[in-house]
Amino acid sequence: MHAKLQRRQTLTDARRALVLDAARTVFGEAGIEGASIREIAKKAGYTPGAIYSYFESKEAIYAALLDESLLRLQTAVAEAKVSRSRPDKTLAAKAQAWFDFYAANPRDLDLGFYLVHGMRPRGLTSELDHELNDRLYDALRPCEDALLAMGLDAALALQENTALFAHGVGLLLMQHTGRIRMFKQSADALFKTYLAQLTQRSAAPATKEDAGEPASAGQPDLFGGTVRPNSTDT
Amino acid sequence: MHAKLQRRQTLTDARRALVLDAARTVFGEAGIEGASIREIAKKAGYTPGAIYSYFESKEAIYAALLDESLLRLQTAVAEAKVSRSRPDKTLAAKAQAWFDFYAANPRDLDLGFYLVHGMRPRGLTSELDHELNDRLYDALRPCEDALLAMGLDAALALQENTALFAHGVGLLLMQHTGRIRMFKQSADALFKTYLAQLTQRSAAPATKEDAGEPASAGQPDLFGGTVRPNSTDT
Amino acid sequence: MHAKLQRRQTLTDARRALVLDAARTVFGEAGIEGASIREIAKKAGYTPGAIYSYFESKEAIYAALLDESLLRLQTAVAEAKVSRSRPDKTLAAKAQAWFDFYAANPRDLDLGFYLVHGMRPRGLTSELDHELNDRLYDALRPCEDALLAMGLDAALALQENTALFAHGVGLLLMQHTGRIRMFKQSADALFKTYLAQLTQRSAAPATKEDAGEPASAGQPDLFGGTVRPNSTDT
Amino acid sequence: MHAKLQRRQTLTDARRALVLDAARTVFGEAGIEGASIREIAKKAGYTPGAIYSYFESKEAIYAALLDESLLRLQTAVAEAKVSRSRPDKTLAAKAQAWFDFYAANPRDLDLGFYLVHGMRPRGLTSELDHELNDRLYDALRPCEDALLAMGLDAALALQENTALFAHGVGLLLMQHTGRIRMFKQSADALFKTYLAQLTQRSAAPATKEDAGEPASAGQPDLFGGTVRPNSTDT
DNA sequence: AATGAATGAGCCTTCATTCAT
DNA sequence: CATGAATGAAGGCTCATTCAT
Repeated sequence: MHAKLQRRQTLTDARRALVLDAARTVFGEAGIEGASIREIAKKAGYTPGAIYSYFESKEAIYAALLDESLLRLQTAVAEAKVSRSRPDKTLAAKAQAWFDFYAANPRDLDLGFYLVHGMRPRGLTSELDHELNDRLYDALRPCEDALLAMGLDAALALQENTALFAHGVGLLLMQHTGRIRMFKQSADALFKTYLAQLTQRSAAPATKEDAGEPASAGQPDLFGGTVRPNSTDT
Repeated sequence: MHAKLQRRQTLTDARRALVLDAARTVFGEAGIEGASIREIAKKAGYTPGAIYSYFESKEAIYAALLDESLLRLQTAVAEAKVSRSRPDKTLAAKAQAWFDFYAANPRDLDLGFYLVHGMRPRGLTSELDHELNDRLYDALRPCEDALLAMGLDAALALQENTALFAHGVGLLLMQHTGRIRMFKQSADALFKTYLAQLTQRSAAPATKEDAGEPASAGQPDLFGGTVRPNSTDT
Repeated sequence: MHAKLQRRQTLTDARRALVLDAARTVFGEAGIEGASIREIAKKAGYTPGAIYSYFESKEAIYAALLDESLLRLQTAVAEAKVSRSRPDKTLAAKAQAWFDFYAANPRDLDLGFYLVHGMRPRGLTSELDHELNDRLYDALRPCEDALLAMGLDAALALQENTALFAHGVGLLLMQHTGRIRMFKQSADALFKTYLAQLTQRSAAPATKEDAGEPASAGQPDLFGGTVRPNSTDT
Repeated sequence: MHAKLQRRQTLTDARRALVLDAARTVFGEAGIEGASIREIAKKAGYTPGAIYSYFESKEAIYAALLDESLLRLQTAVAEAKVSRSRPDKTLAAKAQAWFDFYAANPRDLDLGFYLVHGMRPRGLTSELDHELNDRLYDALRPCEDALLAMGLDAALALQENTALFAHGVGLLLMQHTGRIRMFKQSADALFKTYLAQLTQRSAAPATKEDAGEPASAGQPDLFGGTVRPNSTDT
């Protein structure tokens, strides 16, 4: 009796996954607003009504999709190669991991920033939203850990991680919407540049002793000058 | 005779503006996909059909909205204070101008990045899209000019401007969608930090002779704790 | 299991037929352009959306209507009595069959000649049009066969069949639009006259040997006054 | 004062004609159901409202269009060459005139058979319809006169004229709707054949004395046999 | 005579969702 | 579980016509 229930559950889960796969496909083809339950059902080999056996509503599908998306993101970042001796390399690898993930799966980025906009979530906003934020935070934590390992204090690591994520997201958004062609730039190249600056900047304190050292001053970096710790002017 | 025509034109323009206002409102409330001609008409005190006296289609409304949005953006940037002697201050002022504009008017940002998603403009996609990019580029040009004035070569100025815009957009997106609260950061503070880094980095070559200057050397860098623009947390 | 499916299919077919009936009625009352999905749905006891469970589009309804119309036409012609020994009588019976069909069902004639005007079938114009022509051709083939049996060669049989159909259609059109009352004639009588002429004309070669036969020679021809089928004025 | 009024009337008529021209064009391009007041107005250089200065309603425009169409038809037939000595040639010329007119102007045929169908004439049906029939009758009268001149009695002339018109209309309808391609025939050729038969048939009584004459018997006509007066079989 | 804004009714179609089976 | 018919609301848009100016 118990085994039976379990088997049933497994089956249900499998079918649910099937619907989710279909949803991902449709959503990838038609966009987040263009996707319809009908289409998802058809792609999944079901009739519309059947979908409601697995999901309460259309929004629930998206929530599940996002959930799973964040899981994949987390995995991608987690699997990125760690360099024990060089935390800056670790950072680069981890950051590039999430950047590549979203570059390859634009719809997942849409998903992540979606629920807020067009949907009228049915009572699940708040909890869901917090949960989502937590999941995203978790996924990106390896980057923060790397920053800590590089010597930044907690507050600064948080700050840099946030800025890094924002930077990448901004670049991806511009790329996906075609707004970056305006400047004829490559999102990926710009991201790598930002990363390079960040690691260099963050590495600086560790090499404080060689401040003003010619090797650093004389070597024109990407920007035509040494990347230097900044001073405030606000 | 002439005056009559003019008065009529004025009236027409006013009514068109009225529709546009209604559209902006509805769009602000319901999102870009949720906004409907019916709702816009109601808000404007019209029947749906009347809208078509002023706009050819729903997309035309958005196009007009975006057009006007970019105009306001351009104006905002153009009006930002210029410092003749300090191009870095000019850059900061100009960049902050567009950032503040989009921070204060989140829907305008949505608008700018919209066409990609749901809109199926009637045959004018390509031209429109190019025009949009040009308009945006024009609006941001003062930043690029400032970068040039700071001594960057053309390619670098373009690159930095792109990166700067992407950074700001990323921060704003996270803020608007609530994804930034996750890190308990302020988008504005982070933007200011990025700006400060940028101006310093870019200013470096020009002030090479004063490298090692106490103001710079003695001052603990961003990661040392002195720079804390993000303490301005809103 | 099987029976259940079958019953369901039967039900579906019945409902589809119901919609088609409603469509036929509405279309009969409002004309082909005046008929609306709303009206059809109302007449069928449905909401507009429900119609789309049975038909893909408005045009699909018309296509189905026409399909079925041609089927009925074909049946009507096929069922007309054949005279083994007298192909001319067969021709008369077959031709009268389609004429009567369209005389009794004016809207079916409209239907058959419709697609040209208002319809913008969804990409299937060409195929559909060819198919329609084929169906019509099939329905009328018994007439052509009779003409062949009467001794006409293939080309001539085709020609006469075309002319015959055109004649009848012209008469029916005038009758349906009230344009024939102008001449105070009966479409049916005129059709019978044409048929009589055709059979006689075509029979002539075959009966050449009995030329001058009293039945033929002594009888005053159509223009002499004997033939007065049009006195049957309706 | 009088001259002034007259001039004004002339102007009005001219402008009315202008609208009518536009209507004809639009209607020719978009078909009878696809034509809109808006489009007509635009083509005429007016705004929609202005149209109502010249015509009470959309239907009134069509009525005027048809009116004028019948006038042109009448002219076309009237101008066809008359053969004093050969009424059969006159008939052929006159009949070919209206056939050619409608072959060249398919929309005029639509017009003639339209009002009955889709429009809900506003109170003008009956009178208008009668008037239309009268106008059409008048236009075709030359054919009937020719038939009379050929020796047919009044009733027969009427009958033959009706049948002739129906035949031509049927052929044209099939041609316009593409239904004739099915038989790969030319409407014009078939019409000429019908005409030839008609003139020969009708000429027969006059040449009764030469019945069975070799010239006639030996000459295989279009149908592979002598065209002969028909006998009844109804 | 002409404008052109506005109406109101209508068009076809799509959709998320429900529910009897 | 799954079906698929059905709903009800909404979507963008078109049109003949009216009317103040």
